[in-house]
Amino acid sequence: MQIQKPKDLLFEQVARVGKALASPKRLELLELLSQGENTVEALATEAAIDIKLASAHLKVLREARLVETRREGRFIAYRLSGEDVTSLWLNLRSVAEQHLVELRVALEQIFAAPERLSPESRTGLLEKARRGEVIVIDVRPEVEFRAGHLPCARSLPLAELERRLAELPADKEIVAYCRGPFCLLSDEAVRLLRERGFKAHRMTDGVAEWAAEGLPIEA
Amino acid sequence: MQIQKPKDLLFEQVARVGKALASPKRLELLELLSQGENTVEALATEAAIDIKLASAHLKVLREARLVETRREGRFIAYRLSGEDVTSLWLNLRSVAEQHLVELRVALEQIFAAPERLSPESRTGLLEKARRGEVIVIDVRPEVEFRAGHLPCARSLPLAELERRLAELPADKEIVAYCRGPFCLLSDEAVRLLRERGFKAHRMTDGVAEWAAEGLPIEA
DNA sequence: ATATCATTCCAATACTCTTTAGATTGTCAG
DNA sequence: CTGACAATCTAAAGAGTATTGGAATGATAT
Repeated sequence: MQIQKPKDLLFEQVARVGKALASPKRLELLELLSQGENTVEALATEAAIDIKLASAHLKVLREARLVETRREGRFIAYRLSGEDVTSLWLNLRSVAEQHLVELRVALEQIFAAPERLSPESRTGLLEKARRGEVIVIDVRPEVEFRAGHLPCARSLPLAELERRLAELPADKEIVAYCRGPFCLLSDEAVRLLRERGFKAHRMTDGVAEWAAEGLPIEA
Repeated sequence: MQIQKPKDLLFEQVARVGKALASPKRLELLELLSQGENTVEALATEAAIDIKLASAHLKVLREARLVETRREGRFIAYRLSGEDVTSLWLNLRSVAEQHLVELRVALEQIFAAPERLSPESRTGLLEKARRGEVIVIDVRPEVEFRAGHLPCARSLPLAELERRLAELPADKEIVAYCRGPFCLLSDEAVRLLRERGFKAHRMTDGVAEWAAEGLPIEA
């Protein structure tokens, strides 16, 4: 290999993106952003970190061109800079799940039954929901619901769930979903619902996973 | 978000994989490994780094479970630990190419014409090669050719090209390929062939890119 | 203008990763 | 068993990253 410098340059550039994926906090921000555009403050609150720190991490993501910004009045909204970034995140996560035994163990500890859907049961669920046989609830904050949600799903954020229980039928099966397998909102929701005597289940898929299977999303 | 610790744990685990992708040297090793199994010494030589350093980087990759090892006599052979790792690498690289202007500029500086093939021209090339209208040569080291190569391609490593020029027809079109868009072997080969009066072109796709399009590979 | 609020910039600390050198392990050949 | 060789381990210096607090920017409302 005669020419040396340009080759190193190429890998260095790709490593810029790799470096952006090297911090747990940034990955959490990426997952939140895969739910839709959001402001720094909201992201920092959701990820439970300081705003300054969130800003610093977002800067790294922006310098790797994984996210873009837009000024919205006094706020600055961050969003993923393309579909391919979402699929990179899903791809990275799935490799980690496949290959890191520790991660699989951790996931199983958290979710007794890893109710991940097969392609058939996904469309099956869609059918049942359409016929009203099951109720699909989206327990994420309403902003994220509005940015895109599963067909036939109704928004019922975890924070409001307790005082809006009356909206749910006690006899039908309820399926709760949130941001995806790494998000614990739907897990909390199912626990609460079962305590109150509802027939509730978790679906680990989120909007991004759903869309990645080529299934429709409503906005 | 009530439960805090388990969630952090999940992202931390994924970040282990992200961290493995954060160094240019490791990415270069990943690209080399996507051409097939190889020993530490060979990898170190190809990447032009010290064996100790290569070993250290490979250790990081192994701890992230991106690569696996196998003892082969006195040697230890490393390989990617799955198809999904190859596709993660391609995915990461493609996001970098799409979003980093610097990378696109660097690529264009290196290759006057970025002769990347459309799906049609890929199968078209295959047809032409089958009919003998073009000669497809694989200029990687022969080990990598043996691990898997394009149909109708013949092995003609760059190192041997100069003294085996007689094997090539002067009148037909010659298409050279190597490890992929980041590899400069085929670029060198085309330069050499043109100097000697051959009608040579580079194809930037490598075996991994070819396979990712669902096209056949011979082993 | 002035005050306010969201966000970013700057600087300093603690921490982690990269790289090199030297010692060590494990395998094969004689 | 001994020597040769591939690869790894350990330790230490240098380089880079994460996190925090205080100052600065830029848009908006009074």
